Amino acid sequence: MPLKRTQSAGYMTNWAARLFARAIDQKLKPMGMSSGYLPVFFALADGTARTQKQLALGAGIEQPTMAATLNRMERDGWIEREKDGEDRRITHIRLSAAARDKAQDIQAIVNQVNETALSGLNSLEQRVLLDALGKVTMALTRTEENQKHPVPK
Amino acid sequence: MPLKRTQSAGYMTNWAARLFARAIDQKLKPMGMSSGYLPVFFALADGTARTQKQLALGAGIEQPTMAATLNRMERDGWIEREKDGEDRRITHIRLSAAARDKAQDIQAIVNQVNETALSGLNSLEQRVLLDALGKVTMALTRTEENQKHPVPK
DNA sequence: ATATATTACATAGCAAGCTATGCATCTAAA
DNA sequence: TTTAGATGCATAGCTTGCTATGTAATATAT
Repeated sequence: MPLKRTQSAGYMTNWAARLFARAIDQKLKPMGMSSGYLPVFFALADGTARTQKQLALGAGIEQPTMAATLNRMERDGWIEREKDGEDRRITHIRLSAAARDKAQDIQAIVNQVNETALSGLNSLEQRVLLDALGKVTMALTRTEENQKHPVPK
Repeated sequence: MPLKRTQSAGYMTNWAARLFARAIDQKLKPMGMSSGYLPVFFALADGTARTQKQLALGAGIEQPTMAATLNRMERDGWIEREKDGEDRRITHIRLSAAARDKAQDIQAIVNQVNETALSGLNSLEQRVLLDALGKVTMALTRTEENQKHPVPK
């Protein structure tokens, strides 16, 4: 018998993710930021440079998606790219000075949306939610790896 | 101080949602289905027709997104559209016979991915996760409504 | 009865995700 | 040392989401 959609973890996760993105994008838009930039922004926020590959891996997205995101971030003045002197395949990516200046504001907006989203949950429920999402991503990541390398080396 | 990304509900929800979509799309693709079609498919699975507006509302997506999804579903033979005789603005949408025939298979695939995703959680954690996601969507939907109608009528 | 609203859907244009594939460049093997 | 493989990034083309806006049809108000 069919699952009611609010009882499907996949559907509810997708729905919540879209609402998160809508809420965050709405608040970040006035400053030229957007939800897709956030993983890159936070990965670079400590001032160090990363390669495109490292950023994609850290954000859990595919390399071509990261390439497109970095193009938009460069266009919007959030990042700078610099070719490696040794290995000319590699490009180092770092936040622009202007971007570093806005770190506080961005963090505040993100925190505020997260707090709003979690406002109906007590602290136990919040912990279980984060823990459960961690376990879900682990389970799905594992099956994904099995698809890609059917016979692990 | 900055949140570690695995401690951010927004980031984890987005990540889990992408993994869900990847897993489901991979299994549905061989039969010409995809994750974006599922809310429409299940809404129409009982055989009754719905309007585009009803489908968008039920799926929690915007009307132009639903219009595009329905175009692809029609192209792929999953749905049929029929103009209303009384009100010529309205189009009724129903599943094709071929689509109804595949309902069992699709439901099985969706169930399997959900089970895999939740395999690391005990039944209490599963209940709390679904309940928490429901509360998160409620909280974010409420703030969204406030944005759109600042002064409720 | 006609002007005004509202409603249902369509279209345009963009973001952010994906897979598949191509192209240099570097590394390792013959 | 040349060839073959691996690596890092780019490009093409698609899906699924969004906002903003347009258009035709119906409903409402004067």
